[in-house]
Amino acid sequence: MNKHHEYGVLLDQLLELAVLMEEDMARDLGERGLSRARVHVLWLVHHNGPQTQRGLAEAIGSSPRNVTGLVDGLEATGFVTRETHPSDRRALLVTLTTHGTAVAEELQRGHQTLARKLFEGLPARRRAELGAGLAHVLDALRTVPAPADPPDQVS
Amino acid sequence: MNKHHEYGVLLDQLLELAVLMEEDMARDLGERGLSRARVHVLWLVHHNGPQTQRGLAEAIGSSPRNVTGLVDGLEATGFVTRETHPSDRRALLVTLTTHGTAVAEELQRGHQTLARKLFEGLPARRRAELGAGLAHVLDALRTVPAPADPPDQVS
DNA sequence: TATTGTTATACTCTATAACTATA
DNA sequence: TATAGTTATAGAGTATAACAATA
Repeated sequence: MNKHHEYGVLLDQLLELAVLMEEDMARDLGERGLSRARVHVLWLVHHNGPQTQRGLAEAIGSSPRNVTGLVDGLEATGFVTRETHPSDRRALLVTLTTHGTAVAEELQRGHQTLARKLFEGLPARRRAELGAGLAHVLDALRTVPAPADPPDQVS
Repeated sequence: MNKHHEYGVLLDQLLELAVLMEEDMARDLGERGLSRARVHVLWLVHHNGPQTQRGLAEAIGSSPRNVTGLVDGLEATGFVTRETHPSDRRALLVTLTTHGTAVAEELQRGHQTLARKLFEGLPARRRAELGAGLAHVLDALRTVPAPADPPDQVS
């Protein structure tokens, strides 16, 4: 049982965690008629207020065309509306409907419920240790990127 | 600073971790002409040997139609071939090419490299604590599922 | 009759390029 | 001329249904 073996076990735990969390989220979202991509937009508008599609495209690291499609879907299903921009007649402000706001808040509550479920059985000291370990791994992971083609390392 | 706040910080760490690992993998795979879905098939065949598309569909929790598409792509890009089944003339055995095997092994080595990068700076005791914390969270996460519409709880 | 994999069809997400209306 | 958002087009992933060949 050498170090590399131990490392492998830890990495497998992280991978399984990522997969399970992904599945949990997708299930939760699917029940509300949302996808991962659409909820990303919903989340941004909920947290930062009405925004142009341009701004959303930059925030999610995607193209304006893609945002058009996502907002089309969110609009058709009643989560957002496109409002006129007060000073720029080219732009549109993506704005949450009452329903969109309600669902965003529900998702936030679900987030808290999940957090409680995952950590409440863990003693405070164990939680602190876990947090420290995760912080280390996150630091290492943030320095891994930028392999060959750094697209935009701005901001 | 109550418990719920602490929980939230931990969950945010886990979410960021999942996102970063996802991005890291996607980047790595993209450089080799593979996608997440295709590498799943590659991985299954590499680990379990030649398999029918039926078997692959069940293993990835998808439809036979979807596997047809994924194998089409992997075949067109030289990772796998479709071989005749020795005893069932309806079935095909998805089999790795030399190139497919080589790439699968490279991915496995990259996996180990990533594990080393993430954990080597962590003292043994910290690694143990992290592993214990992750085990707890994984246990909790595995019992969260099955909310309303359990598709197939077999095996 | 049941099973393996296909074609047919459709929807979501993503990407690039060309275009319109406005700045 | 540059910017905001669209249409046009394309490809990957996923899903259901109908169908062929074989069991």
